[in-house]
Amino acid sequence: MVDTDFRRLQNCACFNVRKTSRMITQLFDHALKPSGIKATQFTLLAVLANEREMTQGTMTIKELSNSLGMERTTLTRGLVRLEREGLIKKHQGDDGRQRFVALTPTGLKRLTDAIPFWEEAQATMEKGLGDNFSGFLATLETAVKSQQIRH
Amino acid sequence: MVDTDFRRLQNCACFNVRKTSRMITQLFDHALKPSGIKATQFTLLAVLANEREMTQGTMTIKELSNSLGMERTTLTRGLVRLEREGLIKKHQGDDGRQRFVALTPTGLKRLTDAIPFWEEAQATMEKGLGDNFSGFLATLETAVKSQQIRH
DNA sequence: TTTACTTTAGTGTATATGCACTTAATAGGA
DNA sequence: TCCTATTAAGTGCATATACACTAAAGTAAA
Repeated sequence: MVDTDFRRLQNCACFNVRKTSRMITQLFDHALKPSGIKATQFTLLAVLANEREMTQGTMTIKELSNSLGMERTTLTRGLVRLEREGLIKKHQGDDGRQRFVALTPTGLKRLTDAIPFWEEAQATMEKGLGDNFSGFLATLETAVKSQQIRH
Repeated sequence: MVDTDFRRLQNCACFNVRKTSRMITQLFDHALKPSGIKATQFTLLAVLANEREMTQGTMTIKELSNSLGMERTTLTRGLVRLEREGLIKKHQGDDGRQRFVALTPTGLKRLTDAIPFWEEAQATMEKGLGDNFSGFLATLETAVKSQQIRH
């Protein structure tokens, strides 16, 4: 039998994107350190702030998880931590199953205070990728669309 | 005071790469399900197989973690799980601090058996990205190089 | 109206990840 | 030689992630 060529496994899409994800996350976590929140928490707060004017804080957990491309139960755990710190608040809606998630004033302030640190890390990426930055985002989006797990 | 525009936060490099990473990982984990290993474990085994001919299984944990772009202690935890399943083995080298990591025959077999399932997921990505696939990998590499956390 | 289906959220468990700290072994200099 | 770096690996702790399962609430059909 012929030896398997393991070298081509280095082109694994999963390996490469995970590696990139780890390194970029470290960059952002490091930059956000003084703000007291981590990159993923920054993202959650940002989405909530973004949707605040639109929906007056009536996004359900399911909607939020779709909007983040994040497994619902993953989001649930993250929200527990944010609520424990008083950064968000969950309310029960008309439909007793749903939970509306909204930023608290504390959460909004925490996010706003963190933005300059985020800008710093984001600028590092933009500088590093140069003209390719928007292409980078576009490629990621194509990659996401090219498979789409349905639940 | 002026309202902050939170919309631009959607361009966050970290958010987008993490989202992509989550979704691609789900694709690969799902495809690899029948093989009994997860995508990250597949990656570890693949790197070890790849280096096997080169170094006869004398890669240290530190070298391995550099080669994977993975925090050393993260790798340690992963290796514990693989060793528990008998897929890899750690040996002490001349330098008593070092641990050489090598695939066991069981580990090699598990990897080899998993490759067809990996091919399937990889093909999905290649089909989805089309001609952009190599560009995708190149972009990820540029992104990684554009910051490089030093330890 | 009662029963069965569907939908929304939470829990149990396991892997993945990394920082801060510890332990053990080596190297280097006084 | 002995004392001090330094270096390699492991641990404690916390967050991130997701699958399988459960619980509760709403919907629809008999």
